[in-house]
Amino acid sequence: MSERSLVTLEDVAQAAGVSPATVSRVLNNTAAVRADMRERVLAAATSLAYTPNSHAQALARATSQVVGVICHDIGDPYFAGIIRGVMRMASEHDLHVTLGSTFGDQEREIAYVGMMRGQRARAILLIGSGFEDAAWQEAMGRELDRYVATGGRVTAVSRHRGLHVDAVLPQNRTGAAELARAMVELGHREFAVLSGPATLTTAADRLAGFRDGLARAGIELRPDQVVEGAFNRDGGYAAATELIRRGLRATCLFAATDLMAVGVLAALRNHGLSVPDDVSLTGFDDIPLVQDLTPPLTTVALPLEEVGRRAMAMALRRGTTTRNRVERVQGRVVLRASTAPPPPSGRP
Amino acid sequence: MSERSLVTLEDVAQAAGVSPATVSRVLNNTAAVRADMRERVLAAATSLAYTPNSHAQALARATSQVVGVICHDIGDPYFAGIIRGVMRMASEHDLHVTLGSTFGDQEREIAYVGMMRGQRARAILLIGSGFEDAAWQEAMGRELDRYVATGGRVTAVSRHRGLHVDAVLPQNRTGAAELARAMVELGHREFAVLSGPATLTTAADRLAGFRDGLARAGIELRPDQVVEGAFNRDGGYAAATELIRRGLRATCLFAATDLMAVGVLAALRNHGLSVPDDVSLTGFDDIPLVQDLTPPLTTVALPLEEVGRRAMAMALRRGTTTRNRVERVQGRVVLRASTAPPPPSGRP
DNA sequence: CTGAAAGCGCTTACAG
DNA sequence: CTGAAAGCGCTTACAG
Repeated sequence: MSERSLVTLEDVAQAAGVSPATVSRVLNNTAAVRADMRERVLAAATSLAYTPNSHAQALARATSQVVGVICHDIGDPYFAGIIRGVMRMASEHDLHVTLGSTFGDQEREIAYVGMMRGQRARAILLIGSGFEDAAWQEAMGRELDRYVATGGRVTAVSRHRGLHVDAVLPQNRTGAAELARAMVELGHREFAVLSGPATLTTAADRLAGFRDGLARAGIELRPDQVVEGAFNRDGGYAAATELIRRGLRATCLFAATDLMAVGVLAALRNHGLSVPDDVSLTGFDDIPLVQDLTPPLTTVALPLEEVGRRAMAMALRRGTTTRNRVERVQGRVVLRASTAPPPPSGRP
Repeated sequence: MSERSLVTLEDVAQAAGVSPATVSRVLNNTAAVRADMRERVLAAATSLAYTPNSHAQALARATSQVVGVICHDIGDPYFAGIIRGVMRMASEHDLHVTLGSTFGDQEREIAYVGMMRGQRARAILLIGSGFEDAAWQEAMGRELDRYVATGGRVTAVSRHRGLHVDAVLPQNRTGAAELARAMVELGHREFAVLSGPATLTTAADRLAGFRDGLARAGIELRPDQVVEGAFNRDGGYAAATELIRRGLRATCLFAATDLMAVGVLAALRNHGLSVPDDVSLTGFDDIPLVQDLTPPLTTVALPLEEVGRRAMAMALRRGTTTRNRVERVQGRVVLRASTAPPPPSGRP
């Protein structure tokens, strides 16, 4: 069988004895067609197993079914969870999702937008926080503006400073503040934070929120009790190790993401520290499985799938004004066994 | 700014004062072009921020950059891990990955293939086991044959009975057999299996392999000590609960996937059983985080990212013969603290 | 080395 | 209701 044996609209038309225009109308239900022709077209299309060439359709219609989804790392349960929601929504709307995973490379993120512009994606979803980097914001902003100028829609999940796009915003700051308050209510007074890269807005927001919450109780976070690490398990492990090296002067630790918290837990254990007996530990996100850790992790639960669904829904719904739309998604503090009142000694 | 203000090849040609053909040649490096024209074209393309319409290219070239990737559930760390590898490879080769997540719906899997055929995807990756279902195999086989007949390449990860496609095959059967042997060596004689849906080849293979391994030691698996559950955490929980209800006559449990094992662990704990003191527990896959459970999980480690990379590589490399190619990927038994010699009593 | 022209597979005014 | 024709934005023989 030859490689170019694709069945075309033309083939269906010939088989059915009608014009290509008629086939198109029947298949797209775009105009009334006499019943018998309709039948013949449908029969021919079925028997030839005809599938329209979506590229030809995109070209002729000047609009495609493609939606671009860009995330930092598809292997991270946080992104996988959100994209799960995106996929649910996409399949309900018969959209073609093109996936981009940047692996933290800012350049690649911009390149993906260009690629999706080339695909004439009807919408682009930016999943995951932006970078606090002026040059990147400049370049990314230009690239997105070009895309938007040609009718594209962009929805971001998490805050992207410097980019004027619609957004679904997990309330990182208030979530972290509430978590801090809950920990203060448990009796803690000395805290340390295992934070993410300062260049990520999500990391910055969570740290700021945690500070807010403590401040309201008159508690300050000492600079040497904040350690940065990569937004993953090993980043948490490394940051916790560094914190211990500096001298752990806290009864409660806040890891900026659950994934980091898992690494922190391992590091604490390897240093002979028990959670929560020696020190309490909290995370953020509530990814699957952290409820199955020992002890189960106290965290701020974000409805990840819901976030994905809403981002996709927002991108599909054209705005009525030119103002950027924003939907806030609250996190919910979930207290589990990884946190407890501080030990009587006050310090491990 | 009007919506149809996309910059076209034609615009670049006019700006540069050359023909569209020349622009195409310069941009694609597809023929020598006089240096000065070349410069002008490049300058014009840059200043207009021109990005070729990939649909028009796909149409004119009769081949696209699209690769379709279909998995059962993008939210499952097993698939997310494999797809992570796929994305790495894809970005190195400038491919556009279209993602499909079936959520276990067989129909939808077939529909995705059709959609990707419509996109003229140059390859389709089927990630995740096939179904032991004659009707599905029939329909899926037809759909894939149509795709292959038009020059498409299909690579499956895991066994797909009834489909003649290239495949990367995690050695589920031998991996499970080796795991069984390792457990026998630890001293276990009484086993139970929390298996996945019998309709999934992966579940069937792992169960069969575990039986193989036991058989070699002259040990049989009693039918009532095999319980099926969904391939996820809650499936493991439910299956373990059922097993306990039936009477746990085993000192070692094998959950068909790590995700199930997490649920099993929770169920055991809720029934006051300790791992590994009362009963040993093993999984399969070695997804991230199971090494951080308490106790860390003994499992059969599969190099997930590597599997994804190889599947993509195989799809890109045209076969020299018409015979289907197969690459086997060995799992490696990783002993962790969730397994130990059986308790002296022999039974919990 | 360069351009005019045909063609990729659709859709959609435009006539009838 | 139906068809012939133009057009979507590229690429690529074909001439020159």
